[in-house]
Amino acid sequence: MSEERRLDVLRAIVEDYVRTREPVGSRILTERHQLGVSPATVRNDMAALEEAGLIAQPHTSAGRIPTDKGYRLFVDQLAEVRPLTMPQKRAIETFLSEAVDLDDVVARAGRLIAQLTGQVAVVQYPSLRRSGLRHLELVPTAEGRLLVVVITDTGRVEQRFLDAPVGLDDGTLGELRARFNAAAAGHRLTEIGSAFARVTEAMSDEHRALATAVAEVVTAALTEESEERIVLTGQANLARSSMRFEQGLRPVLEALEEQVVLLGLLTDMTDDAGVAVSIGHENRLAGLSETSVVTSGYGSSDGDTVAILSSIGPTRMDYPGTIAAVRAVARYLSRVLPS
Amino acid sequence: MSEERRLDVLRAIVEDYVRTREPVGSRILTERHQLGVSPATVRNDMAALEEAGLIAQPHTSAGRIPTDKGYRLFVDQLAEVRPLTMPQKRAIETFLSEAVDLDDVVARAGRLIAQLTGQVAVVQYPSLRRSGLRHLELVPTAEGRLLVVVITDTGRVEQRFLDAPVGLDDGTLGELRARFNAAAAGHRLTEIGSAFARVTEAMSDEHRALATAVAEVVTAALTEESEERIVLTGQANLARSSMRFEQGLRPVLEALEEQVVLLGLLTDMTDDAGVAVSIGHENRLAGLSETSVVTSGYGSSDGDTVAILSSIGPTRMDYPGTIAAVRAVARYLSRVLPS
DNA sequence: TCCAGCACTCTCGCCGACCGAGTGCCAATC
DNA sequence: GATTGGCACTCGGTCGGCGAGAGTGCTGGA
Repeated sequence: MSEERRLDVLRAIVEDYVRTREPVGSRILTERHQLGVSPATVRNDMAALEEAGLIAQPHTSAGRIPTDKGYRLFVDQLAEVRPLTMPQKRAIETFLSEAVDLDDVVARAGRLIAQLTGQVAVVQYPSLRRSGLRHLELVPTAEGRLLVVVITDTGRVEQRFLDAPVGLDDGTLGELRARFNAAAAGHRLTEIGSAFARVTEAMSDEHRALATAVAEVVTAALTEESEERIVLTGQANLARSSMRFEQGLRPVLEALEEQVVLLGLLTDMTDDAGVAVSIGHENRLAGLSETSVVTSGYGSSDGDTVAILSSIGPTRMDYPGTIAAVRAVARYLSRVLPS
Repeated sequence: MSEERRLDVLRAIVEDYVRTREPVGSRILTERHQLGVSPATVRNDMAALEEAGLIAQPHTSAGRIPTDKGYRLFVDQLAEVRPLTMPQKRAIETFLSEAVDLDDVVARAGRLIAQLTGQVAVVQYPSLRRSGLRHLELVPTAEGRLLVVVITDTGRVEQRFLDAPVGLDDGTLGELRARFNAAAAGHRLTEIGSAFARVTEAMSDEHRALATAVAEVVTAALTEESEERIVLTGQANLARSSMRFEQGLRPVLEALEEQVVLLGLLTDMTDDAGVAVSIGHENRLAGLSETSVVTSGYGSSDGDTVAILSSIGPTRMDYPGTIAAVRAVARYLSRVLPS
C-alpha cells in the first residue's frame, strides 16, 4: 500500500469534490483519474485516509469528502501553483492603474479579487499605524476652530477639529506647521509622538498649549483602532449556487459584519512571508468554520506590509486559483500604491 | 357592504401578515381583530379586495396576503405614524454625536438604521456636488508633484495629484491657495468653476498654466459621478428568518452590489418633502421586486438635502416603524452633520 | 345587509416501498 | 504482501398514496 498513491487519491478527492461539490466514491475516482488501480484498491486507501482523519463520509452509503485536515495537507503539499494567464495579469495591472485616488484603488482591488475568485473580498485600507506622514496641514476655520488634516504617504487623509485658542495669527500657525512637518519627515506615524514632543518643548510658553493640543489630536487620531477600515466586495457571490453552507449564510454574513473582529483574525493569520491560508475550524471565528480565508499583506514597493487583503469562500474552494489571484493582486497593489 | 370596513379588513390583513408572515384567513381575522362581523362577511369583503387587486391568495386553500398595491394603499392611507420612544431618540442622538469624523458619522448612521429596522441600511456620503468648499490646500510633494486637497463643509476630504511645473516657489503657491480659497468662499462646489475661471484670468501669464491645471483637477474631481459613495450596513439581517424571499437572496444581494444603479434608484425616488417609500415592483431594479425601500434625504441644518439614507427590507415590512426610524435618523443626522 | 352551513379544493405531512450508490470484507490472484 | 473481483449490506433520496386541516365560495334564510 504505497504512501504516494494514497496522497494521489487524496488529491483526486479534493479536486473532484471542489469541482462537483458532491461526495466522491471509489468508482468515479478510478474513472476520472488515471490511478491505475481498481476501485477496491482505492477503497482500501480511502479507509486509511479516513483513519488518518483526512477524509470523511457524510453518511454510510455516500462517497468521501475532505476534512479540514485533508484540505490543509492538500494546500501545504499537494496543490500545484497555477499562475494567472498573461491577459489576466495585464487586466489587473491596467484596472488598478486607472484608479484616481486611494478610495478608488481599494475599491478596485476588492472588485478584482471578488471577480477573479468568485468569492468575497476583504481589503483593508492602509493602516495609519504603519504609514508614514506625508503632510500635516493646519487650517483655521470660520467658526474659530482649527482643522487638522493629516495626509499619509499611503494616500489616506484624516481630519479632526480642535478648539483653537484665541489670538491665533497666521505666522504662528505657519511656524507650527513647518516645525511639525519637519519633525515628522521620514518617520512612521507611530513614532512621531516623540518627535512631536521635542517640537512642543521647543515652543515658546505662549504657544506650547496649542502645540500640545495639536500633537495630541494627531497621535490620538492615528492610533485609534476604530480608524482601521476595511471594505467588503462581492457579497453577492455568497448567494451563488456554489456556496451552499450547512448552516446557511447567516453565520457567515454575521462574521463579515463584525469588521473589528474580522480584521483581527486577518491580521493574526498574516505573516510577512506571502499568502496565508486558514481553513475551516482553524478560523477563530465560529461563523467562519465552514469557510477558508486566503490572505496576503500588501504595501509599498519596498516590501513593508501596510495592510491586508483577502478572499473568503467555502472550505471547498479552488485553492490554487484563489491563492494565485490574491498573490497577484497584492503584488500589483503594492506597486501602484504610493500613487 | 361598507367601504370603511373593507379598509379595516385590509389593514388587519397587512398587520397580521407582517407579524406572522403567514397568509391570513377569514376566521383568524375575526378572532384577532374586533371587526364585529362574522368570518363569512369578512370573506365577502376579501373577495372585493381581491377583485380590486389589493390582496391575493398564494393558492386556493390558503389565506390572503397583501399585494404591492395593497401595501401601497396601506402606507398612503391606513398606516398610523408611530413615533419612536424617548429612550430611542436619546440613543440616536448620543450615538451620532459621539462620532469623531465623517466616516464615523456615516458608519454610525448605518448601524442605527440597520439596528432599528432590522433591515439593510444604505447611507450615501454627502454628495460633493451639493456641498460647499471649506478649504483648498496645495502641497508640493517630494517627487516634484503637487497634491491638491479639497475639504468640503460636509466634512469630506478629496485629494488628487498634479504634475507641477518646474520652478514652483512657496510664494506663488501661497498666493494661488489664497486666491482660490477666497474665490470659492460661500459657493457650492458646482459653482466654483466660474469663480475659478476669474481667478485664472487674473493670474500673471507665468502662472496661469498652473492655475488652470489646478482648477481643472478640482472641478473634475468634484463632478465625477464615481465619487458618489454609499455604505451598506446590516447585510447580515438579510439572512434572518424574517427575510425569506421567493427568489432567494441572490437577486437582492446583486442589486445591492450595483452601487451606482442603486444610488440612482434612491436618488430618483427621494423628494425633498421627507420620507419616500417604494414598494415591490415599483422599484425599477428587478432584483428588488420583492423588497420595499424607505428613503429620506438628509443635509445641513438649513434644510438642504446633501445626501440620502434608506432602509431596505421585504415588502412585508413594518412600514410605520421603518418610516419612523428613517425619519428620526435623517433628522438627527442633519443636526450633527457640519461637525 | 349579514350570516350559518356545506360542499369543494388544495397544500402539507406522513408512511412505505423501491432504487441506486457506495461501502467493507473475503477469498482468489499476481 | 499488495491487488482485485465478487457479494452482502446499509442508507439516503424519490415517488405515490392517503388523510387531515385550513380556507374558500356559494346558497338560502334571517
